Amino acid sequence: MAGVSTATVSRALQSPNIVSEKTRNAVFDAVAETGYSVNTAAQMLRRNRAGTVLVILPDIANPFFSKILSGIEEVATQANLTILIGNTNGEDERFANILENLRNGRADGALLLNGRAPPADLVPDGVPILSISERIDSNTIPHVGTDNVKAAYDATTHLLSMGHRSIVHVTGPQGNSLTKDRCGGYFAAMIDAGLEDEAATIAGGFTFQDGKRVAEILLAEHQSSTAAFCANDESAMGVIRGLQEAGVNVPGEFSVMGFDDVPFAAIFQPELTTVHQARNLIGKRAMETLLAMLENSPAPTGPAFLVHDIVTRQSTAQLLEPQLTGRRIE
Amino acid sequence: MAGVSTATVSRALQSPNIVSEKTRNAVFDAVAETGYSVNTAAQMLRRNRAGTVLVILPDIANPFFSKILSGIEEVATQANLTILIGNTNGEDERFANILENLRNGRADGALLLNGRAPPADLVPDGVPILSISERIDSNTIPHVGTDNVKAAYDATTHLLSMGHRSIVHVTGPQGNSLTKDRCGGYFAAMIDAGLEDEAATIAGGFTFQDGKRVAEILLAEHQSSTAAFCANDESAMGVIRGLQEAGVNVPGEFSVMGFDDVPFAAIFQPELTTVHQARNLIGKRAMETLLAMLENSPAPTGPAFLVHDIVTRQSTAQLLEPQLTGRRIE
DNA sequence: CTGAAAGCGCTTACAG
DNA sequence: CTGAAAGCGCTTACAG
Repeated sequence: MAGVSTATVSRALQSPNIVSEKTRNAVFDAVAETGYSVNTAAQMLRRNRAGTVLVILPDIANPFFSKILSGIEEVATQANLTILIGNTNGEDERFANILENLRNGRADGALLLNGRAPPADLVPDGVPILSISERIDSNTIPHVGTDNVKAAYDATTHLLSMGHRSIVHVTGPQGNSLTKDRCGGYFAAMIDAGLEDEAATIAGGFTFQDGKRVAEILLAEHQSSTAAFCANDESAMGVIRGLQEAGVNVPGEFSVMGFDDVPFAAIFQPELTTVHQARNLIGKRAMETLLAMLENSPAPTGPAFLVHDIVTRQSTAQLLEPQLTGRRIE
Repeated sequence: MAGVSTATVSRALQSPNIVSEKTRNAVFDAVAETGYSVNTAAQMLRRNRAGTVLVILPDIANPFFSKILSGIEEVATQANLTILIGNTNGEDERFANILENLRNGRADGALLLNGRAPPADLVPDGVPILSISERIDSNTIPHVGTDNVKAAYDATTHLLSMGHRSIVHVTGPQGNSLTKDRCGGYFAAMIDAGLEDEAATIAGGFTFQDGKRVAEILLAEHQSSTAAFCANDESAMGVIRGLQEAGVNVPGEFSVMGFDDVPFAAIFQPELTTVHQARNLIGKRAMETLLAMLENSPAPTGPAFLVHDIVTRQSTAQLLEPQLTGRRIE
């Protein structure tokens, strides 16, 4: 030791400015020499704070989440908070087990990316939680994400502006709030354009295979349509591939739009026209919001929506003649 | 309380079989009723164990790592261990800050996916660490991953078996152990085939853009070559796209192989022939090994290599005539 | 099989 | 500005 009490060491380390300069230096020197590091467990116990936030997601390996995660991580690191990952794998039991970390004090708050409301009794009073990306149908949990209704409205409007009228919406999986919101935005745009009679959906999903399956339905049952707006990029790519395999030229004969703007959307051929979600920013904003909640700032009311963009690439084209005729756009 | 001491509650919860059945039930009932949960901080402090492993990676958002991460997570969850993520972003300072978690007791051991040796003084004695995927040049740190030398040898041999002789190797980024190993395997295969004079490399990288850049070099300086083996899938896709844009048919006129087998390799056109790495398994095996080390089992000696496979898809074809003529394989 | 007691390493009113 | 002391909530020899 450096000739002072443990109390003073603690003070020198936690609030350097309340001890004398001499003491401070002595302590810092001793720390440097011994390689001392505060014991986090004791600190947590004493402070009744873990300095950790729980991030709950359905699938870590899904790049969509990991990009958001990296935004979360950036802000957390700056705030000197640690991140605890919980992978639910879509299972309620694992979800419940993960939430246990809130009760046992391993985490001070949680960020929910899995779109499910946590059973109320598993979240201790006063522990802040926040949903990200996928809304939770509950007006008590703050939310950060894209305005999916508006983004889907904008995407549909984009196809409309290219002259398409018979636009099919390929939905996401059932029961997902993203599916609902994007579907709602699509219908709103069609109705506003006076095209409610043309509006049609095909039940899809979020995978490439879902898209390929949908392509067959599109070919069999929607011969008069000239464009599809898909609930995400992967399914859009599946639709395009399925169409191509059946000899349909995209966008020459049929336009397809996705949603998300995953990195691969720009590499796929044709490069995918899609809705860009600022995933890194969503993560950052969410973490900043949770940080504020942890510091007892008033909880934000209503969802915080981040800006989205329509990214026009090659999979959509102007509709020149009434049906099945488009031309590649540059 | 349920009429017993805290000592007995602790015993009932931690080692149910050393207390009487009556006591055990009373405790469990009380726990269920009150929603009691042990305080992790106190437990950590008392046991001198965090029940957490630190996972250090250069970029969480990279799907390559997140797949390994999900394997790690599976095993950790089963073992009732928690995962703490550290994102180095390739910065030594962040790396050092993250390693602090080993000294302050927040984590009991670490899994290194970032390919850098930790400064020795930052890893307390007796704390187990393990490198994954990217070897660390040090014989003191156990390793789990793919045998990159052998896998590259096999990949090159695969092209050789298709009749190619003038095969170029597109390397990964400089200074990376994966780059070295894959390059070494390539040369070994060329030498074993008596083709050391044909062996040639182009300095590449791990991104799509790197691949596109390499395609130009390939066209300008390697006109007699008929195939390329790239250090990873992304760069292989970049090479293919660059070649296609210059009017070269892949695999009709030129074959390209990648490495990794990322999900997109099967969606890209042409579907990519590549080396499959069992990333989930690598994560699982690594976590299992660390688990054993944490339980004081003897540390494994030498690297543990997992099986890889050559996945033949559409980007490679049999070489029929000496040069620039291939035929698509089915 | 169970309880009383000590102690893990911090932080923070409380004095001075 | 600093020290002595209490206490955060557990676990585990030690008795019995």
